[in-house]
Amino acid sequence: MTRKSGVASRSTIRDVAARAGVSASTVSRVLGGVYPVSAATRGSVMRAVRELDYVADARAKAIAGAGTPTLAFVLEDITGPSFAHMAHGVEREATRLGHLCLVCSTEGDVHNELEFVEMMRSQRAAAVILVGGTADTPAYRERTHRMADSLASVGSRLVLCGRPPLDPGAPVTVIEYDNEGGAHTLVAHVLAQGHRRVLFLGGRADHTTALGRERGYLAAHRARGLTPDPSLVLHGDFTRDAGHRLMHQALADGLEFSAVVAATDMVAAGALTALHEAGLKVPDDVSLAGYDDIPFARDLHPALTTVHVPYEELGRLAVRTALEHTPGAPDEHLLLGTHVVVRDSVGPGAVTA
Amino acid sequence: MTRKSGVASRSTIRDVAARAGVSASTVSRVLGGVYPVSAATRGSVMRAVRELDYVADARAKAIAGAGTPTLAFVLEDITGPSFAHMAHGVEREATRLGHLCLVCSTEGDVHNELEFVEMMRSQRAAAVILVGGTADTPAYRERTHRMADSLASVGSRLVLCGRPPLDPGAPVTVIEYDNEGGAHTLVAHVLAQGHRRVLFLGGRADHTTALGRERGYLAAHRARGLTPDPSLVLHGDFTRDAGHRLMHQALADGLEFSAVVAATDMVAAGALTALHEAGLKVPDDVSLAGYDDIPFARDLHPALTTVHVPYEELGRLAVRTALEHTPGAPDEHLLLGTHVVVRDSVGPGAVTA
DNA sequence: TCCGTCGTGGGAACCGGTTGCTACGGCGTT
DNA sequence: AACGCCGTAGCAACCGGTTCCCACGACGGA
Repeated sequence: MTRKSGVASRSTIRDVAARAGVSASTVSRVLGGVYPVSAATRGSVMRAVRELDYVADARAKAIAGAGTPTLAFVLEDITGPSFAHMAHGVEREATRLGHLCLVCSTEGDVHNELEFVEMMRSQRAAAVILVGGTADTPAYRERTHRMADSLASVGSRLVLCGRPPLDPGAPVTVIEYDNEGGAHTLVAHVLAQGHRRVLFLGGRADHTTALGRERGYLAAHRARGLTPDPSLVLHGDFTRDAGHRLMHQALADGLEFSAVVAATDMVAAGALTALHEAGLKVPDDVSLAGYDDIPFARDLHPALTTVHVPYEELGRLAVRTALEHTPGAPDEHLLLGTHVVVRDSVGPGAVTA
Repeated sequence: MTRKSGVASRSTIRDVAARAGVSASTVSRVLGGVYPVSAATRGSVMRAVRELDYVADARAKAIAGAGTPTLAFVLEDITGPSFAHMAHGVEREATRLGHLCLVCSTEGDVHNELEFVEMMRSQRAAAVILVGGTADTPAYRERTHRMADSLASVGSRLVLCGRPPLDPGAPVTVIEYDNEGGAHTLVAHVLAQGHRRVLFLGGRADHTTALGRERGYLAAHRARGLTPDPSLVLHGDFTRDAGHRLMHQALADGLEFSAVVAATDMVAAGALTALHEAGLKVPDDVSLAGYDDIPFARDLHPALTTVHVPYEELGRLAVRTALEHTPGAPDEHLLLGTHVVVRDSVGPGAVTA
């Protein structure tokens, strides 16, 4: 079996041209495909290409106007199952549409985010997709508006995906999913089972995703004429460890409740084992619900009642919408629905509370 | 609050130069940072840069020799928890080392893989990391060897991560983790509990990761002087659905066994619910173990005994090793160890079988 | 006072492609 | 037989940067 020489030659289009005995433009045209070239010429060019194992430098093509467009995806941590599903949707749709896909995880650091976005601006990425909730402060809006503007100024487009929208006027595409509505429906379901003291295991207190779900929790109570005990909402973050720790603490503190709604399936998972460790049965002793419907939810024991979020679709939609956007057209703002998936982890609660 | 004009201007270095009243080379030098430039000149250039909101085109820089290097990460599906952790490690280390990180999921299609690698070659990616087991056929070796050569010819480097190594001579960096050893230790642990008929819920029959674990399963038996019943190894794939379906089927078929070892925690999760659905208690009626130690493993009930694989470290190591490789230096081949994590899902089995 | 040197900035070539415009040769018409 | 057209290939400009090499002015030392 013969191989090409192992030399890192990095041959250029002119090398190919020389070898084929034609000019560089001809090689470019043969490779480009559309321009009329005689069969003989095409043949010798293709042979030279093969012999040299030549590929055109994509950066050079890009700068000259041809070249593969790119799109960037920025999230806090790709390790979370819901983020991973969004990432998958983004990546699939991007390659379907012939785009390359750059990724960056910020670890929640604003500085990283800024830096990466600037880099994407210099890469002339077709779109930059920012994913996941965050604190919705004036500083956030100001900073993000500025990012949107500066991306727009190089022909790129900012997409906010499950992240707080900006003031109107910012050149931005927003794709959200209904945190409040989903949580409302879910908690209504729990309340309908007769539970009256339901613990809410939330995310960080200022995180919009967590906050939306918390609002739904509150709204569901009010809709039933109930006023929830403020001491029943606990804040942490979105990991299973936080869920475990919070649940453990709540139990140790002697908090009274007959059901717990977690801001996330991950949190619910941690909470569930804390419950088990305390010798409590779910749903007999206490009911439990999550949010996200990650694949694992149905393998918890009992299978977790949760609300389904179409994460992969969200990712697909984000890239499609962004890429279809024509400059000057109105800014899109989509809101995707969710639905609750009833499984086995919430049971009836004593209506007398 | 005033904003820059919304016009997509895409200003060039010459625009900046004109505005600052200097030449393009000077702009390049002040932005470059090292070349001596007078404070006054630097000032006016910086002001022009700010006013125009200029960023140098990264592609142009790249072609001129400066520019941010890039590295690519190719996997089958980023949705799997272990892959996601590797991706995280890769991404972290890449950005730590100042590299951009491109991602592509192949959906298991060889054609996608080939196409993407060719694209990375044209991008002049510093390294291309191929992740995850696959069928180790002559075609695979031939094809992958060719990829390695053609990447090397443009100064890039192929990394095989948890993927079968090639014949010596291929310019490739290999990072593996010990599937056989981990499975051996795990199964030995199960056998030591007295189990004699242990079901192996494997991945695809030709998949190297699955195969390695299966070999460990076999070896552990032989090391104890046992010859496992071939009908006890079942093949599927690495999803929780496969685990669920296989387990369900095994039960329906009346297969006899007192323990099951799954090729993956995901598979174990599916198997666990199938066991529960059949009214079987784990570990009282049947023991269960997994592989990978994904975060969720400890939230299954009972908490899953499994083998820990340092996925994130694997990813980090892949990029570090690849990037440190100097052309001509010998090819690296690393093998990472694993260790079993004993939790609650395997209990004693009747020694009389 | 004159000269050498250092500090700065500009011109132009180059990185590796694409593409508009032009030139050339062969063919079919009239 | 002459004219013109069409198909094909090359030249050169351009994309947006970087950097080598050189020139110019000011300053200090002899």
